[in-house]
Amino acid sequence: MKKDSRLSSVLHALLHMAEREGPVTSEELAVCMHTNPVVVRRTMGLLRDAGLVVSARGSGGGWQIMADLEQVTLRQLHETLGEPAIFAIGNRNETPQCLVEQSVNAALDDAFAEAEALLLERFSRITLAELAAEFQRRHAAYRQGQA
Amino acid sequence: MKKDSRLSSVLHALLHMAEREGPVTSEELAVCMHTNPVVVRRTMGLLRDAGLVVSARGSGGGWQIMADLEQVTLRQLHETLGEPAIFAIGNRNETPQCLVEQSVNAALDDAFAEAEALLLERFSRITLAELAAEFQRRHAAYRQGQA
DNA sequence: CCGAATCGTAATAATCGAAGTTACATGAAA
DNA sequence: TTTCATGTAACTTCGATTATTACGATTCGG
Repeated sequence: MKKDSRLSSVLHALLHMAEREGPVTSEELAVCMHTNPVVVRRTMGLLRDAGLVVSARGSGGGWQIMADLEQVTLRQLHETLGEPAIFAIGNRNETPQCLVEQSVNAALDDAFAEAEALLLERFSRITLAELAAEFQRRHAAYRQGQA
Repeated sequence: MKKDSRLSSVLHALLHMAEREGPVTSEELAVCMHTNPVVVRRTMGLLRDAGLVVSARGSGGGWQIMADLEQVTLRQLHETLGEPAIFAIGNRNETPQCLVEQSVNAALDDAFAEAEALLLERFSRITLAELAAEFQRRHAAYRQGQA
């Protein structure tokens, strides 16, 4: 199964946008993410529908963050992307007649539900502002190393 | 991403085998799992290589459990299947030059690592014997409901 | 020994969702 | 009105699991 990397993508894009004044075009974001402007629009469009960013057409247009970086969490972004499946492992049949399979499903579902709850809890505690701050630390450390 | 359901499958198969005396053929397992005998052989072959089951060819042949149900954990089975990827969500690029992307990856990797650790910990605490017991409870409750 | 039963395995196709691409319409600004 | 940029539909490509076909290798029974 090919992994869904949209969460990673939008975080990358949002942080770049946060580092810049004024709108950033899909083309610019696409270059920095090594992808295609249409893919950027498709994914960013979901964030726009959720009010997290705005887009402007025409010359001088592009994407800008509307939300407060302190308020936007990874969990919120995950939800905005439509809550894609988190796990690449699952039950063979979600509604089996077989009692054996029902027992197996119940045990696996429990374990996965717990892991998912932990992950979403962590996601809800990480904000864009924190990621931006982490980037600033790395950036400072990098310049230190360069000097 | 299509989910890997082999863990679910082998659990289902192993519990059916545990309920029976003597070998069970790939054909029988395939029927009960709504799949193909070749798929059964392919997956069970991994368990055989790990010594958890044995296979016998020819008339009267089939699959039999060799391991102690009390000792075999879900984690062990997951490992036997080659430790397939647990998550359907991942980083766009695992080794980015971009410091922004590195920061994003670090945060996501941390969260996923923690969730994975929890899941594997739970897997290591669930044995085949416990699943078999859970099935017996469901079976008894079902017969109760029928009577 | 022969033949049916059964596993072993390679090769190939079907499937499913994310990602990439092409094409063109829409709207804003110079 | 030309240019820039998004909006979006349609289609292709890609990656991974699962399904299917085909055939070879063993084992048991008569």
